[in-house]
Amino acid sequence: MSQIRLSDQAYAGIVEIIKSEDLEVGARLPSEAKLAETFGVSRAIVREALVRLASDGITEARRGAGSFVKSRPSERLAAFMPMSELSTTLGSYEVRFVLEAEAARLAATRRTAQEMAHVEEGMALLREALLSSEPAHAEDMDLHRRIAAATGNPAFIQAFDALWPDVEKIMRAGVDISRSRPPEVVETMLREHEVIVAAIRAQDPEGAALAMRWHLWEGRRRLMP
Amino acid sequence: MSQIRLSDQAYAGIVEIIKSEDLEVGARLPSEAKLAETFGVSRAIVREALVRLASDGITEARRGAGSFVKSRPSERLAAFMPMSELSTTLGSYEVRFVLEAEAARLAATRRTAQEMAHVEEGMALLREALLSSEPAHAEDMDLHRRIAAATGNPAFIQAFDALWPDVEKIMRAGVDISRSRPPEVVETMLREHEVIVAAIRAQDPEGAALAMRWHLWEGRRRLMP
DNA sequence: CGCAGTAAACCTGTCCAACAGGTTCAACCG
DNA sequence: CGGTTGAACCTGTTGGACAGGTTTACTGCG
Repeated sequence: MSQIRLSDQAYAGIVEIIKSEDLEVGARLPSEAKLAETFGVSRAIVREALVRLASDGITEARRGAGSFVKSRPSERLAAFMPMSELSTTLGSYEVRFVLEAEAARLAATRRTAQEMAHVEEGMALLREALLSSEPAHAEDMDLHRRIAAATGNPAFIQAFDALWPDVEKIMRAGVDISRSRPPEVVETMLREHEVIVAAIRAQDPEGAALAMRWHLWEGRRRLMP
Repeated sequence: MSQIRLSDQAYAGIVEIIKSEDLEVGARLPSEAKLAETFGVSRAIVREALVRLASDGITEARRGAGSFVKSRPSERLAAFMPMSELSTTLGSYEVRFVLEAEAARLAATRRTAQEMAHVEEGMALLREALLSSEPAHAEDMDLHRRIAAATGNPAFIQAFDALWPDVEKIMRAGVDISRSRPPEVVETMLREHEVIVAAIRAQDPEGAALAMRWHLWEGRRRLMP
């Protein structure tokens, strides 16, 4: 389903370099040619990754000089950072907190049988993806989107879709896709989603809203240890 | 300062094509080669733009098939809307209820002086427009948007912008422009907004959230008695 | 005439070699 | 010692090339 492009790996690889080599803000990255050689890909691929990194506000390229760290992925996640400097990506969690919690509540209140089946299907897909140790971002989003759809209110899907690209960015930046997740993390993520789905199935509005809030809170905590 | 790269122009150009040619979600974009020829740049530049477009959730590339519109930038769903028009538009109020109430709360909590001035300015513009007996939808939206901006969290503005086209539609549909509003309605709308702004000024989070909820509740009641 | 199968045309993903023009830094000259 | 210059290095961009997936249209068979 989600085909992995080399530039995705390069993106993750560069983020990994910034983190592992502990490059400070303003530090210079290896040149495009060196990165290409390191990852065993062409310079064009590295460039596509760098363009996205720059568009995500993580790096900055200066012609003739090189690419530089603009803000470290982990630091943008810091809770104490003033909101004015907070990236759109992290801020999106703040919106999801109220938006998706309300969606879960409404979904539990007035879901139809068909919508419930749709949610269950999304849960099954996520379970499968998580257990296969693949990066399950797409399936994760899909389940959340199905829950938003179960409110029967298209406006929720619209607001959700407007937010998701940013959520995805932070996921890509924060998660090392090269390393497989430990089993207990997979199980935790599964259980969190299952509790939400169960509450919607049982038509328990407060339970669904609480479970969703808890899941988002834990998710954000996972991204900034 | 910020040097303009060709890929930035290509990015803007592709967005322009989606808007001007009115490409629906799922529609296919011209091929990379054609886009390159159109913009007078190389295919690599177009690719860098497309990679960013995809990362922003606007397009989606399928190998061998082409690139497709995934969601239309900003004015999603603005022009053409499915049948369930009324329910969609009214449904947006449900989202605004949680979204804007939270925005008002956060704005009251952590607004800067500059953001507050921005909000006051929006209030002044709305007051002027309302007293001149013109339909003040644009000014109304503008004030709400400034409040969302005062959270310091760009994600709120994004979610807000995704919703607004629907809200505007129902406003236009529900209000009879030919008849001028009675003075007491104008005064009520002014007072509701002023209470919200005052609470944000006083840095009273709960008051701001409550006032916003009340305003939205009344607004919906005004539209469908 | 209808349909299945296949081949051609087209498309994205990736690589390579090359050049233009900006930046850095150290050696050299006054 | 200070300033200038030049070489080395870097990003920005190009054109061509090939692999492999998708779409389309045509061909030949039933």
